[in-house]
Amino acid sequence: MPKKTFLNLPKPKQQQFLKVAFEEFALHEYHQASITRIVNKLGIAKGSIYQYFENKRDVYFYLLEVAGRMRAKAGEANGNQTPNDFFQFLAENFIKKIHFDLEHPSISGFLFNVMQEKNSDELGNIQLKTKMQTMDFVRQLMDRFKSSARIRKDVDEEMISYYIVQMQWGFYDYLELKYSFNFREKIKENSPIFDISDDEIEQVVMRFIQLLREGIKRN
Amino acid sequence: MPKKTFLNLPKPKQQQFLKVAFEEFALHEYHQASITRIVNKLGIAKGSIYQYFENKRDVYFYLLEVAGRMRAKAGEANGNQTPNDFFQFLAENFIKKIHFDLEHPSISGFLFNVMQEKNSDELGNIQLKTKMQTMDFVRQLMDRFKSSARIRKDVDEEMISYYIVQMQWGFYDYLELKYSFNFREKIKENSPIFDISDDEIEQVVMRFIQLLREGIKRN
Amino acid sequence: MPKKTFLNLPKPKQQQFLKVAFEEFALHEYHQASITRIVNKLGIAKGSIYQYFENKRDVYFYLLEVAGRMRAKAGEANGNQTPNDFFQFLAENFIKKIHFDLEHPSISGFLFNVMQEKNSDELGNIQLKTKMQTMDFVRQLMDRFKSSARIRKDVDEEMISYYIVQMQWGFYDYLELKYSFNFREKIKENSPIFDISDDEIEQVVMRFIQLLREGIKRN
Amino acid sequence: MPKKTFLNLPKPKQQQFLKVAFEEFALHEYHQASITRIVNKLGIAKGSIYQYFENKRDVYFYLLEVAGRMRAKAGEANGNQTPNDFFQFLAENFIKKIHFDLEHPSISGFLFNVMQEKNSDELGNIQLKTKMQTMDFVRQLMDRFKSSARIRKDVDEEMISYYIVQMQWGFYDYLELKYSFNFREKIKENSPIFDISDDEIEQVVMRFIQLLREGIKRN
DNA sequence: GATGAATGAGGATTCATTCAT
DNA sequence: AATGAATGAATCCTCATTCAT
Repeated sequence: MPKKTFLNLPKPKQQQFLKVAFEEFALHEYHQASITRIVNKLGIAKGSIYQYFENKRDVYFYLLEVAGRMRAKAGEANGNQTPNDFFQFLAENFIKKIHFDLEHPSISGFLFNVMQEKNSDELGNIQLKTKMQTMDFVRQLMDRFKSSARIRKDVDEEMISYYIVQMQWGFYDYLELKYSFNFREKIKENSPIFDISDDEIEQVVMRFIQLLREGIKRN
Repeated sequence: MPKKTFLNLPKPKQQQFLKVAFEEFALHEYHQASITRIVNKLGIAKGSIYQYFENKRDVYFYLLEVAGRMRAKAGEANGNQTPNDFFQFLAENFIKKIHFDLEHPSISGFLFNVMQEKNSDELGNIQLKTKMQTMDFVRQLMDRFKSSARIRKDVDEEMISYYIVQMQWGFYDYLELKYSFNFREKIKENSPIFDISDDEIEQVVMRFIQLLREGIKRN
Repeated sequence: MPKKTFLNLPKPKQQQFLKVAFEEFALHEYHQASITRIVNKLGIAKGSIYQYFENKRDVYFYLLEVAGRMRAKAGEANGNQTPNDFFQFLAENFIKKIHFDLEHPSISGFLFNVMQEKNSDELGNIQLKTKMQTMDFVRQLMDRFKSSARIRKDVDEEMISYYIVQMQWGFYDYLELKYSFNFREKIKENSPIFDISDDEIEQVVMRFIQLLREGIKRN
Repeated sequence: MPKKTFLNLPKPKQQQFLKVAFEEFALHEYHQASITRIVNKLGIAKGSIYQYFENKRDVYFYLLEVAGRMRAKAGEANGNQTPNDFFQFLAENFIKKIHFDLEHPSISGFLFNVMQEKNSDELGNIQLKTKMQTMDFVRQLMDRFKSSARIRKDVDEEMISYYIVQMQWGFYDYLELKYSFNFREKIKENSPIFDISDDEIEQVVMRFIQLLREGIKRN
């Protein structure tokens, strides 16, 4: 909920603001992120940011809204034919989001940070709230594929959707660990987050989805 | 690596210190946690804490060491008969840890925070280190049960152990969500984390382990 | 190297800042000098000083630059005719500097302290650097008067210039001792350093220069 | 003025105390010197030092008394024949002191620091007091050589004795500058202060004495 | 609408000294 | 006589926010 002043700004200025703010909040968690640094990078006056937003918290939530919307949209666009298998759909949706992340590292990094934010008096349990949004999306998906989804019914939907979301966010952690790189460093250096081929990404995703689908037991 | 001064303290004083420090670091991530607050809660002089420890960082790493050791030990004690099934073992180990977490919410909360700490100059990649320790534990477990574990071989051990660890830590999120309570509030109020029966916990864990084992697809 | 913020300040405010800061650093050596005390005397907020300067060190070096420039300039202005004798010139330059010191006791006191600052990681060997600057000035002077200076050649220039500088700074000690007053007290009370007439000062200086020139032996 | 407790200590313990304390105050000026560090190096309890001395200041003044006495004594011992020329005597006395300094770098370093101590509420103008003691010694010397000293009478004794003392203390500064070494570093490394031959020292001293005697003008 | 100087509570850390044992 | 834990005032520095221009 930015103030009118922000929305009246010429679009390029708004864009520039978002770019810099995303970067700052991708590089640092909420409390460590610095309004001063944002303002300096933008080359605007300290006071200006308080003409645009109520306070730091306000900026943060606005970023969250924008980022969430963008990433969700990126997952949607499904070309012509929609896969008619739930897991297939999930995989594709996931891969699309990963490509979005590659193209928008600081937005993705910001969201990653949100998912690690401790709940506090200032932000509330923002992490859980955000997770629940994604879970809603998953649940709608399960609904959409209904019977064809072939998802076990002996475990409740809530747990399953949570399980899927949790797996997805863990994915980046896993990559950091497996390919020994540092997410935030990459953003700082402005270098591509992964130097992993599309193929490899797809493979890793497919294996993750398989774990999700079939579990870790041997058949 | 506390100083001698701390170790010479009467045990109850040490305990009291740990209690308060764990609480602070459970409620706030490293940078937000306040030495001043700890000292005030303890009713000791600001200088005293620096007689016990080198600095904030030193306190943090000591807490990590203590907490890690305690939680690991809690998972060990296995009564008379050890289950001879990997998943059975995992479930029991997990339930034991959950009980530990219930009894020591602030220790558990602290460890949870460690798992979310960003890589920084001051702490290093402590999150990764800690996660890898837990993964190692899981891997040793898989080794121990060898063939009997019946774990798929088409996905590498690293991914599987990561998957298990990631899912286990997510479990608390899920509980918060399912039983609508706020972890952090509970720590503050020093009230028991769940009013969930042991039975119910066991049921949830078993379902969760099933997901892990068999995946989410219907058979 | 103050920040823009400081340079944008109205001149009187800048002057007031310099006055108070010089006083503090004249009364106390670097480590003992207190930013808090400066800020309190100025009646400004603690944070303000950090809007003006990077840190304590930054303040210190700025003061050094300003003080050095002012005192050097004070020694320059040479009326109409330049004396064509080296020692005459030295005497006049010295007297001018003494008058400057009388008029700016805290600036002079600050410089005096700089000349006593120990080599440290924080400041580097600032004492040596500053002394060498003054020695350079003396050396240029000797050059300028070349043969007419009639300075012994059996002792190297470096030693001679060092000797002059060392003796000049000792001069104040001597005055304190001879006229039994306390430099530091004077700065605190902001009262004129000496109640010595211009004539008397000139006499003492001339005797001093004679010692420098002819040594202490009887002819 | 140490307490009886200190004087009752076995001599070796007293010696050890002096050694460590001199080192600390040679390496750091009064305020920067740390009682804690002394106590740690000695391996005694924090409280003990306060059984021996009133406070830090008390330690400092005791060190000053001891060091002053030792160095003065070192300058005295004059072998069989006393030179009958004032300047000759001065030179020899000075050289003896320098040798003392070489053998007792931390005592000498401590005294050097005293001579740079700003006067403060805590210590008073200790620098000046100490200088005055040495001046007294010089004055007695001038008396002793009376007419044979051949010292100019048109400049008062006070200035002359001050001048001599000031020159002597400046000597170390000069060496530091000329031979580019760092006094305090040498003490820390426990390596010899100079790697300058006795001959070279004597030469430099003689040149300094000549400047003192004959001034810097060419004849 | 923009500016940017001013604010002040808060942070971690240091250290001479005290005092009960 | 020795101990060493406890003290607390003091240090520099940070940063979101305010407000007069």
